Amino acid sequence: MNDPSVPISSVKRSYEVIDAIRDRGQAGVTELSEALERPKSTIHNHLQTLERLGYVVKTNGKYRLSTRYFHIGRESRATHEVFVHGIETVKRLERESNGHVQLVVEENGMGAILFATHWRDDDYAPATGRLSLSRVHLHTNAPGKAILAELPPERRSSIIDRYGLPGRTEQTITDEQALRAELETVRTQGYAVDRSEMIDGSTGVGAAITTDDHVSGAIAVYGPTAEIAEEVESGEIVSLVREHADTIQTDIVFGSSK
Amino acid sequence: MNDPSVPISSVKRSYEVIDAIRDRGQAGVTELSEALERPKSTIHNHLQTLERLGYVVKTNGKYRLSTRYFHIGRESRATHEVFVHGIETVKRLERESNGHVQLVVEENGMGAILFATHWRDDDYAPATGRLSLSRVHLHTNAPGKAILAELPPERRSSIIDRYGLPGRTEQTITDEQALRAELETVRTQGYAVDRSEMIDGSTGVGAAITTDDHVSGAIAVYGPTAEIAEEVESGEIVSLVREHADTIQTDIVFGSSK
DNA sequence: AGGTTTGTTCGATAATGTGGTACGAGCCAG
DNA sequence: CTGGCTCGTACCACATTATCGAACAAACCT
Repeated sequence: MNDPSVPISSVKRSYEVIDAIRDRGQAGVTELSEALERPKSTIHNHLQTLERLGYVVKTNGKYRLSTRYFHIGRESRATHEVFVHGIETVKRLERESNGHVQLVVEENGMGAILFATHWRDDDYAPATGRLSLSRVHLHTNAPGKAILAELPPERRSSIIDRYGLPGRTEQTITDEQALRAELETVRTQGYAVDRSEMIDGSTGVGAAITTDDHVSGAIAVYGPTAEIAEEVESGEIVSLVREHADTIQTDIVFGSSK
Repeated sequence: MNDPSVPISSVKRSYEVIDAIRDRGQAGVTELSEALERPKSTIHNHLQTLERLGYVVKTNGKYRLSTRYFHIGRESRATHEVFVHGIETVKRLERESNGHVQLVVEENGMGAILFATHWRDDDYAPATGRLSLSRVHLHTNAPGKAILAELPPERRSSIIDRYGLPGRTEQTITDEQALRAELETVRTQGYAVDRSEMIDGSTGVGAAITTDDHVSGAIAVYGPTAEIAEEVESGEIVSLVREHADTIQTDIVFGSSK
């Protein structure tokens, strides 16, 4: 009944409630109580707390998440220098490459997408697996490998130890030796290529953005293999991505483009 | 030391930590400990909990909010039918009106902005006052008044009782009788006008979006008074706003435009 | 290297979150 | 309109658990 994985269990409880609401879009006390296997009174306590704090809203009997998460998220995204200084360059890269461009940072050993040109304002990841596509394993995709290659060796190892190398497609690199070799290549050539390792039929090129000897993130261009494979192998997209990564790097250091 | 305003105080504590980090962008244990006037060990407990849960990230000694808030926020925003069915119409309205367009919902008696065309991806509300411009009093602006006018009388009264009628500019309606008269006008004519009531020099027109006898939100067009006052008084913008609100209404009911 | 500041660990106490039960309001069907 | 049901909410005793102080360790800057 006690969970030593987290110091303050009631906070964990609270986020479990948040997650359960998230899964359903909106939900009632009894529904959540059954889903989380806790007494109604406990759930009610949490809901009331979250409501008073303004993180949950009750609309005609059902509870739903308030817009506060969105506003906090918008704010906190802007604390990433790579986002603030890179967003315009990323949008430019989309226009010049005709691919899907994304801006990624490393977070607790996983890749977190800060911005993606393929995002629609009204799309909604239908809650299949809590972390769906917002957090991805670094070794499974181009920007992730680019980041991994630039990380200090001990961090790289600890990440591999922590998460292992789960596969996503047949092409995903799941062997540690193979990955280390690949990362060495990535590091020397300054970019990473993903050939259906993340998603079947999707090819992408990623490049890390490093400042002061520390990785602030990575950008990538993805597209259907059939459409962009040639441009990738010819080096056309590679140099485009690398150039834009360099632009962001200097914009961070010298503080321009803002 | 005990705070009866919220059932579960440790959850409140936790969000205080979140808020404090938010204020600073990133912060250390000691810094937060002093700001919140709690022992370092307590803060550390909370930070560790939040980190394990993935809501906070430690980067070179400093803690910052993770991207999870952003991803949760993006998801939860899409649970609002008025957002999903209205976003395209809102963007169209911007192009047709050349003003700043916003999409607002009511949340706990306050107005919460779901989308605004004047938002930049890289802007960052510099944390002046926790709720800065993401949550506004309904009586101080056009979309707010439009919502207030359509709310059931008892809800309207309870909101006024709860928050009062604080002024923002010289023009803000702070007298309850005056407000009730104004809202009656708004309700009958189907739109609300804000003449420097929210921001000096800014004029705006708002219209509520109602479905099934319940207000799902409101849209508004704002602009510098000098530029758009004429179009507002001539009714040009008014009908534009009202028409687009109607479009969203029918799109919600019949499920199109998605 | 010394001193200062920081992040982290540990343990006892008292506060507090938990969950059973009970109340009341809302809903649907008859 | 009334019965029966389900849902949301309030209460309270107990035991869990968050808190806090102090002491440790690690990093930083003279």
